[in-house]
Order: sequence, then C-alpha cells, then structure tokens
Amino acid sequence: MALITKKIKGTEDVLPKESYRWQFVEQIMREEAKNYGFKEIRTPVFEHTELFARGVGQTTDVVQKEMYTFETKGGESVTLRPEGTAGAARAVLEHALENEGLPIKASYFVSCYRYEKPQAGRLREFHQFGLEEYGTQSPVADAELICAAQSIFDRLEIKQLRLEINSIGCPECRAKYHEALRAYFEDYKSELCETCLSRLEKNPMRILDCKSPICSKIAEGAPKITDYLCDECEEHFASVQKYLDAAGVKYIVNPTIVRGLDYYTKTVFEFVTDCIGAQGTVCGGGRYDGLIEELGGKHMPSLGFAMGLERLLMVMEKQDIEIPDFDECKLYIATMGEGAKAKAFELLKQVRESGMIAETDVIGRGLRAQMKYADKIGAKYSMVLGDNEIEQGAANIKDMETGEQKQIKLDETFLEQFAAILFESQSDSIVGGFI
RNA sequence: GUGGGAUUAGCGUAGUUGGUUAACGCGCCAGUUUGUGGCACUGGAGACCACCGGUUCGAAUCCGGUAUUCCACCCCA
Repeated sequence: MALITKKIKGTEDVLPKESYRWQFVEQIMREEAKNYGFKEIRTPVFEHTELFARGVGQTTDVVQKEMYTFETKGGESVTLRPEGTAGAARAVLEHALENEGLPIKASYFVSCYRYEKPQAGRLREFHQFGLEEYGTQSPVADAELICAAQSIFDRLEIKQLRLEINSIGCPECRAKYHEALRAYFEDYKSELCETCLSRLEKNPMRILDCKSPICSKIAEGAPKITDYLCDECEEHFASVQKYLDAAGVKYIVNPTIVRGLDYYTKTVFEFVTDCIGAQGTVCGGGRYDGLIEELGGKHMPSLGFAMGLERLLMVMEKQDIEIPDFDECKLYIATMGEGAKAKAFELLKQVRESGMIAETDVIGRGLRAQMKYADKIGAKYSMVLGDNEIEQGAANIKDMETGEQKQIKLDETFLEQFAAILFESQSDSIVGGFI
C-alpha cells in the first residue's frame, strides 16, 4: 500500500457501504426536531478562541488541554469547535434572534474536535446532533427538551438506555453547596486522590464523580446538592420531574451528575448505556441560564443537549438494531456495441427520472462480466441490449431472482411496460406473503 | 497526559525452537470458444511481514525506539 499518508489519528471515514446508517439516524433526528418545533442552525467549524474560553469555561479540561487552537495568517487565534452550543449561542446573539420571538428553538448537526487520546467511543473528530432552546426559564422547556431526546431514542429503538437527571442549582445555591462540600471533604484530605485534592479548590462537585473507590466511598457521605437548592431551584427541579412524569418519561435522579462544562445551571441530564464501554454517555445536556450573559448579551435563560452520533451508532450496532439499507437497483442494462450504449443511456434516463435506481456498464466490460456485476449489486432486473435488440425494437428483461424473462418493447412505452412488470412482481410477492 | 494489549496482501488468518522465491480463505480482475449472473474450474493482480535501528553468517520470527490501533484512567458526546 503505497499511500502518501494515512488518516489523522482519532478520525474516521464513513464509507459508501455504511453511509446509509448515518443517513438513517440523521433522518429521524431531523424529523423529530421538526415535530418538536426546532429549526436547523448551521454555524462555522471554527470560531474565535475567546468564544470557547468564555462560553465553555476557562477551568474546564476541554478548554485547558483539548482544543485545536491555531493562529491565522492575520494573527488571530481561532479554534475548531469542541462542542456545538457556544457557536449557536454566538449566532443567536449576533443576529439578535430574540427579535423573531421567543423562545428560539434551534437544532444542529456538527463535527467537533477535541485533542484527546482516542478510545472506545471517543474520537478526536466526532459528530453531534443537538437541540437548543433560548429565552425560557420555564421547567416546561426542560421537560420538552428531554422528551425530544427520548422520542429520538424511542424511534431508533434503542434499549437499555437510562435517563439520569439532577439539578446543580443556580450560582447562589451552588456557592453555598460548594462551601458545604469543602467543609466535608476537608476532614478527608489525607485520603483523597491527587486529582480530587485539586478539585477541592476548583470545583469540589467533581469529587462526587470520581471513580476511585476511596473517593467515591468518602463521597457517599457527602452533603447532597438537593439539600442545598434554593426555593426557586428546588421548585424548578420538582416541576421538571412533574412534567416528565406527565409525559411518561422514565428517569432516575442521580445527585452525582455534574457535567464538565462550566455553563450548566439547574437541570442537567444524561442518557447513559452500559453496552459500549466506558464512554457510555450517549446524550448530555441541561440548562445554561448564564451563557448568553457570559457572551455579552442580556439575561436569556436557555438550555440544550447534544448527542454523539458515533456512540449512538455503536449502541445500535451492539444491540443489533436493523437499519434499512439503500434501495436496490431496479434495472441493470448490459450493453454490446456502441449503438446499444447510446440507446441504453436514453432508457436509463427515463427510468432514473421516474425515481428508480438504474445502472449500466461504465467501464467497458464483456457481457458475462456485466451480468456478474448486475448480480453483485443485487439488481432486480437485467436486460441485454445489442444490435439484435435495436433492430427488432424489443429486448428480453430478466428477473434476476427467478431467471424468468419477458419481452419489452424499446419504444416510448418502455417505462410504462417496465413499471407494469415491477408492479406485477411486487403484488405477486404480497399475495404470496398472505398465503 | 498516564497505563496495558495488538500490528503479516482490501478483509480474516497461518507461518513450528531465527535459515532459501512468505502460505491459505474471502474479496477483486480475466478466462472456461460462439450474446446472459448466482455453482464449479483455471489463471492473474495484490505484502519492501507498521516504521527506524540493533543482535546475528542470516530475522516476519530476538531486543530497543517511533507510529498507528484497541482498551482503561482523566474528561466528555
């Protein structure tokens, strides 16, 4: 393999034979987004570095060590987006979308870039679908958003996915909670792992999330965020649960969900699976009431989620969920001679314009090889076109499954005749199915 | 960034204690006389055995480093 270079570490190609899987899930996401009233927004792959530093948060791992940041020829620092929300929020602000009425409901498909060490379910370039809702503080919006995600998973027939929700409060109650946590963990300082010691200063909530047996044991006795929520946050969280119950969405409250992006407030949630390895979060999101202000706008409470397409596809593969493949080729025309090639082109155009897949030889193979190819691509019918057929104005059309041949005239009624043959074979199979 | 496992044709594998032109299956291409696929048969293309260096008379086989990949930590989708 004399290849000048291989694909970049942590990136993946989607090949022609597997792209239908992506198109299938994307299609369902588009449809559900539409049903819930979201319209697609498209933003650039790169933004000013400042946007992510401010939006995602200076203290986060994502910003501190995972961004693809580079200087342009003009000397600006730009960054490949590590997530989708910051860009969408920037666009909302920049175009003053609130003037078109609130709430603003946007959906997106984005590729994201994070300089991490690849492993199962984690790539350096990965793809997300997300929904965002700007300009509402109502818990109804939280529930609606979560419902939309659930609807997508339902339609994809994904099983064994659990929804975990939590509230991490507003800046006020969270500050009090942080104090309580610090006071609690202070007594265990000698036992905590190294990373948790640094977390104690920066973001003590992350200790709750630590996988180390010692830390998680200590964390069991730690104060719970739910006991520190202010009245408003507590009421909000209770309402979200009430609406989820009303919609029949099953969830569990998990007080250890923290999320690693700084913009989250109040409601946070994750859809988690155990079937694809350690990176089991297929969808994550929550409320980010302070984000728009952080980016220089007026107060505009908002929320959203993102789901990882690669992870979702992995789950579906693991669970053997069937995905409909592309349609089969309906007609393959094998040609012999120049005159036949031209005639085949004429007929192919008609068939294709009617919305059916039709193919012919485009590399100059012999008849036998053409037939083999027709078989290989699973063509439903084949037809040999040569001088004889052109002279007679008729050809034989062959059912590749049964081998049965029928005559078809090569005049202006060709398409009609072919459609009739197809229709007949379909109704045959339907009748056969009933018997 | 830290740690462990892998790396032989497009894919899946074999290659015995280092010894001549690296093997097999699938796939691909072409044929099996006269214009028709699925089966079978024949032939063909395709690998500097991941890369670099070392040990040796001699290495795909031993040693070291690098890269890639898989998995875990961290973190996240």
